[in-house]
Amino acid sequence: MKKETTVPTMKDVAKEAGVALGTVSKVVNGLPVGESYRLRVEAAIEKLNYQVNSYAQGLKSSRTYTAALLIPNTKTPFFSSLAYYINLSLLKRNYRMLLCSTDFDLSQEQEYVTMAQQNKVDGIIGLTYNPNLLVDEHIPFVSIDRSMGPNIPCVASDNFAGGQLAAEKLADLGCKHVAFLRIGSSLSNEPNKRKSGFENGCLARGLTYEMKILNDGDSFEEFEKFLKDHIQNGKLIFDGIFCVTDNVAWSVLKILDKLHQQVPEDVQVIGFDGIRMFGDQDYICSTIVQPLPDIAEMCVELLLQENMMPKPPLVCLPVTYAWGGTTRENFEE
Amino acid sequence: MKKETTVPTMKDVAKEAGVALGTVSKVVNGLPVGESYRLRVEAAIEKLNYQVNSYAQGLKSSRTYTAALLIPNTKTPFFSSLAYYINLSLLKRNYRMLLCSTDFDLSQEQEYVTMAQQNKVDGIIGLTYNPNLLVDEHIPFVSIDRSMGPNIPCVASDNFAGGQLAAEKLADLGCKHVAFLRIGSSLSNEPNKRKSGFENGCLARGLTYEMKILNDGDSFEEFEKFLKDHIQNGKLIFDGIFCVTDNVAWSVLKILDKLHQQVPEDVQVIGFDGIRMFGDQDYICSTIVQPLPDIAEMCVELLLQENMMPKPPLVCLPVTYAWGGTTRENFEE
DNA sequence: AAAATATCGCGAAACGTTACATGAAACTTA
DNA sequence: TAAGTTTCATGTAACGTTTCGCGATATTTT
Repeated sequence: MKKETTVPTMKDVAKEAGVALGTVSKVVNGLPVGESYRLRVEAAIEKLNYQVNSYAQGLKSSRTYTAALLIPNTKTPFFSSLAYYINLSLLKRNYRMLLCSTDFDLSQEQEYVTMAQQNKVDGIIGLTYNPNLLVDEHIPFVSIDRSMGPNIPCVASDNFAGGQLAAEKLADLGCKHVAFLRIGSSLSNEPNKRKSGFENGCLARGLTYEMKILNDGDSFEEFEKFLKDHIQNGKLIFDGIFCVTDNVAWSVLKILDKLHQQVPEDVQVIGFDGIRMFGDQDYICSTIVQPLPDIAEMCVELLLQENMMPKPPLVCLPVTYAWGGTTRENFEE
Repeated sequence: MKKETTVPTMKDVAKEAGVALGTVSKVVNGLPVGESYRLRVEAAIEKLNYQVNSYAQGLKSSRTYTAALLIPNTKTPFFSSLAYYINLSLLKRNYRMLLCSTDFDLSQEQEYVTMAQQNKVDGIIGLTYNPNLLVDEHIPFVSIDRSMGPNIPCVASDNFAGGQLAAEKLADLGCKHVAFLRIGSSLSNEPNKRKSGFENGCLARGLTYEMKILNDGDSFEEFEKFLKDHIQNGKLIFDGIFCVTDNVAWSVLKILDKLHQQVPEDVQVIGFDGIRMFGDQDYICSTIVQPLPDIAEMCVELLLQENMMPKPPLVCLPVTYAWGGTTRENFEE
């Protein structure tokens, strides 16, 4: 009746089955073992309700089958969907996910990296903002949306193409003079390329445009001022607006409503990200959709690839346009 | 120049500092050590850039400072916010979070529990649907929204009070005949109490009501049929609708729009959960708000409490009403 | 100043695995 | 049938910590 409350170990199983420790290990790991031995061990495992101790395995083999995901939070739709798909991709490879919410706090990002290293994760996927994040050489790291250094691959949407696509769509839908609303970022990250893509697209299609950038600390009210300043005779001078994110687009839609501008009749709005209501229902606006499942899969793929093939410094994945009610469905003159 | 690429261990630090292994351990864990020793060890740690190996610690001490969170997914606003706050509460206590997305799959829930047990997590918080989930006696478990057994505490919003509050609000806002739209659940979980709370509230305030329950497999179109069937002379016979979740409310709002019913002028709508746009902006509808931060804190509190105080079988936390544009702001006759 | 006591670093054992060398049995070969 | 070969379970040594009894100093007591 002693050690009744103890969790059974391989040793217990070995004793129960009357075999050596190593034999149990082999059975557990599916290595070749004599039929009779295997049956006895399996019976003992069943009887004692034995479960391997991943911590002992991890210590011995220094393979933990765990990856850490660093994102600002899980509340915001974009990040939470990303987390969802990355978890899915990890799970497919039998990996567990340690979730690290950094809340956009640069020092917390660093703390989490340190924690992850101590926790001997097999790799880290990070959507981070700390430009001089210290990551151990020995631990694989894949970055999302930000190039971090020569040996760290970066996965992102094709933001340039996305910006271009937005411009083309607006042109296709009959726009002539459009606005680009974005949030300032000191960081040189991939999403910044939406700007040049959009400019490029406008140029190619003969669209004229104006741009409003929010500075650090500015609230969305700056957008309201900007738009108000561009109303003549009760009518907005823009017939199209490209917003750098769906989040911005959402605010802009509310502002346009306040300013009595009809969407999409008076002005058409395109966002970026592909946020859906409740994560999987209707798009909240017409938008350039980021391929989150592909981004997730690519991150995990790059993180865990066994062969020592050189990892590409940047992978851009194709975006698509989705109608979400804030643009015309088709253009008719 | 040998073992250049190896991660330094305590042994290396001990050698570097010229002290014993145990001394390094004490320094690392903040246990009392002679000043001169401590300085030497700290210098060595700094020099070698040493970091503890949590897996070795976990194996030795069988304390991993890790908790698993089982939720259906992180895409849906309610779950992703929950994950966010639970992560916050865990972090406060220096715990890491293993995220387990079950996708409403009962067998996957079980697999994750097994995985968590093998991973020697210190506890599991679960919002699960498997009625006979097998959880090891030795591992603390806290359930959200579902009572799972005598020794497993359940944390939930005060769903009964929430239903009641919804009825009272509708009454306060001038409603006379209302509808309650819900999704069927074979499970006897806490959210089911929204029904009895609502009925109770209607009774107390003299509201008459009709109820529509979606069966398994039914789509939201059933709600559309139901509402269409209750239109007389182009006018819905309900002046208020209580939806069992904000998700249902959102669908209903779209249906009402299609049926040319004005919200909140013709009919007022109240949802349940407190979902906000982009996780922290405007409520998507008038709603009964679940206190997610408190629920998270309570779960973690119960999970990690050291003293062997008996854990309460059920903790219900107070809900609040929030205006979200789908009810009148005030009632004026 | 010698004995008794307190202080605190030392070294070994243990946590639950995996991997590898060992050797005993079962085969093949001539 | 004896020698050579293969097969495969065994036992032991790690992995990097923590813990704990031991004993060497340093401190107090008479």
